Amino acid sequence: MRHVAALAGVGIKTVSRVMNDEPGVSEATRQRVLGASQQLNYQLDMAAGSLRRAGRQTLSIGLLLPSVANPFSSEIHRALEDALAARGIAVFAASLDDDPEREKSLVAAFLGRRVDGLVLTPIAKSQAYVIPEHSRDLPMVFIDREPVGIEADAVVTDNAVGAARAATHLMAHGHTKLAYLGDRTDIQTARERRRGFLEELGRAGIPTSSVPVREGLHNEELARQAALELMNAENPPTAIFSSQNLITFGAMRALKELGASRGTALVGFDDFTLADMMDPGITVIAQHPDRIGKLAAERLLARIDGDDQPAQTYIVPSELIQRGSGELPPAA
Amino acid sequence: MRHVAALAGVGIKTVSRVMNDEPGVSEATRQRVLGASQQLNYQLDMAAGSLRRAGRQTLSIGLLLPSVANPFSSEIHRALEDALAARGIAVFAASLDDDPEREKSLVAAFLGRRVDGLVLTPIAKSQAYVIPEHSRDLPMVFIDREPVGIEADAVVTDNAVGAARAATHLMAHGHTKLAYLGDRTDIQTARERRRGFLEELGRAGIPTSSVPVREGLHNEELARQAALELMNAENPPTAIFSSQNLITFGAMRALKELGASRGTALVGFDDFTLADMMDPGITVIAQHPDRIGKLAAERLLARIDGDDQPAQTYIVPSELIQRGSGELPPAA
DNA sequence: TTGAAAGCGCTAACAA
DNA sequence: TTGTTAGCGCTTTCAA
Repeated sequence: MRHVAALAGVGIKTVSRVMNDEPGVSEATRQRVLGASQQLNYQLDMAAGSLRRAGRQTLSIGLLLPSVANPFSSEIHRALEDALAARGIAVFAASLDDDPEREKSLVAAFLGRRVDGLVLTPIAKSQAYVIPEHSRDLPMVFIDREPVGIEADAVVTDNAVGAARAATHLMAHGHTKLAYLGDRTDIQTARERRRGFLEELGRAGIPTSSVPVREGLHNEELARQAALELMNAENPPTAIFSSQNLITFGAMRALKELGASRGTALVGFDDFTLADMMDPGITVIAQHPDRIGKLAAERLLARIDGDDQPAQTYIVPSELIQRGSGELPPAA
Repeated sequence: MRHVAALAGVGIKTVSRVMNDEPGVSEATRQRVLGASQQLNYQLDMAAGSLRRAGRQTLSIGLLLPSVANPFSSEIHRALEDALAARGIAVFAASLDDDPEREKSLVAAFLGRRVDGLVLTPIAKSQAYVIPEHSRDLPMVFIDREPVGIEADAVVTDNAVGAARAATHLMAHGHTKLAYLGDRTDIQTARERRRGFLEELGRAGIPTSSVPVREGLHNEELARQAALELMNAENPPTAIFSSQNLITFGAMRALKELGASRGTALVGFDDFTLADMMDPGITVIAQHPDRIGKLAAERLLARIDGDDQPAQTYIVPSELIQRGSGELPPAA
């Protein structure tokens, strides 16, 4: 900036004014400064600026996802980016891999970079460790899961309601022997989906204890095996509800191997690419990652702008998409 | 930092030493400083530090992708992140949406944040606009496509070779009537794939002019329609090569609608989830986004560390994965 | 309309 | 082993 000022023959503050589009600079001076800055290929240093600037904003935020490569996460990421780009806010993204330690160290890394806000998927048992920052007014929005040990905004899918919708749907198609395939029970969303599913069956008069529940299915292969065992047992279910994509994939594989794809109903939680191209098409409870991302961005911006209403959890409704697999009747 | 120093009863530089794990501090002092910093919940301000520090590194880089939500892109992103995390480097990610203006403004946004390097998928016709930064030694690695108008490192798939492999494979299965479905021709990779495919057919004695080539298929629906027209024409092809995922999906749909999924061979460029679950499984030329990301990170780190060998293009080989659709014989 | 001086939080250089 | 001073690139404040 000194160089530009020297070249343009003005004071450093005038360059600052021009670069920041502040008023009070004559057009002639402005042009001279602009010319000099182009000639020197000069660009404002945002970090140096925010050091002194009132409010001290860096126009960057931190985003913590299970994995940036996870389709659900990356759609949230994209929607967030779009909503924040309008304000010139850049996004640091990082992957957690279900590692609570990583959650903490990544938060620390972002704090060290003085992000204006944080959007995070909580993994650790408690998020109490960020209370100091939160009290210091660092805007923070949790996504996908509600935080534990801290009162902060969260944007989540209606997990229990969506799972209940799956139960209702399957029962409406005549099923009374349903099974549940779920993820690790230390994951909040997994617990919610199980609860919603089983409670709905209970309300309809199906004794919950009679429902096969297989959990801890953290990958496709585990899910496939669980589904195979389920179907090979005596009195197998006529309908399966799988609580997330990898589990749905595992169940699909198992049914295909058994030649039971058209004989056993299947509803999966979370939508996926090509679900309609399967045979039969896979009925799902679709989440809306785009809406989650957009809403999270809106809440974050509101907080950044000083909104100080009490923390709140925002629920994004899921949606049943019928594609065939969930409408199969019980085998004769 | 002043506050911590005051609370610990030491000089500010001593706090700096402790926070940066510099030697020359007695254990007792260290503990006192650590205690004070914890009590005040103090965290180093990286930006302020790099302002003064020799080398001026911010430990952050900028990543420009077609879209963070694109599976191919997001796998590259993930691999990059993993490779850079070891050095404590955070990643700014942003989506381009095929918009050349956005490419330029995002690069500017990252430069303003003084990133230590840039990894970018070139969209604009020329990347000459970054020559000033590149000459100033800003590390830069292009991915997926080679840049135009600037000599810089690039990491790309062997597009032409992979496409040729698809041609060879289909011909080995008896096909002589092949068709090409491709993306917009202003995309370098699309041109390369077409070239590789057609040249290989030519080498095998199939007159290139006789090969139906449909291009500009920028989404699934366009691809579907093109495939339908192709198959409904007189003397339809017995094998189709589709140059990217959305086009493959469109072709799959068209064949399914026509009941021709098992009657027409199909090879797609780029792998995708559930390809093996289709009926038949979809044979693909798989790219390796994880390797591209890892290699790009390695090159970037090398440049950051001062490597000044001439710019080079690194090629990550693709791989044919047979799943059924590409091994179908020509219909009788 | 313009610019000089102070200072943001930190580290380099040097001194004690 | 510790602290002091200057200054990184910028914005704020205030004066001209």
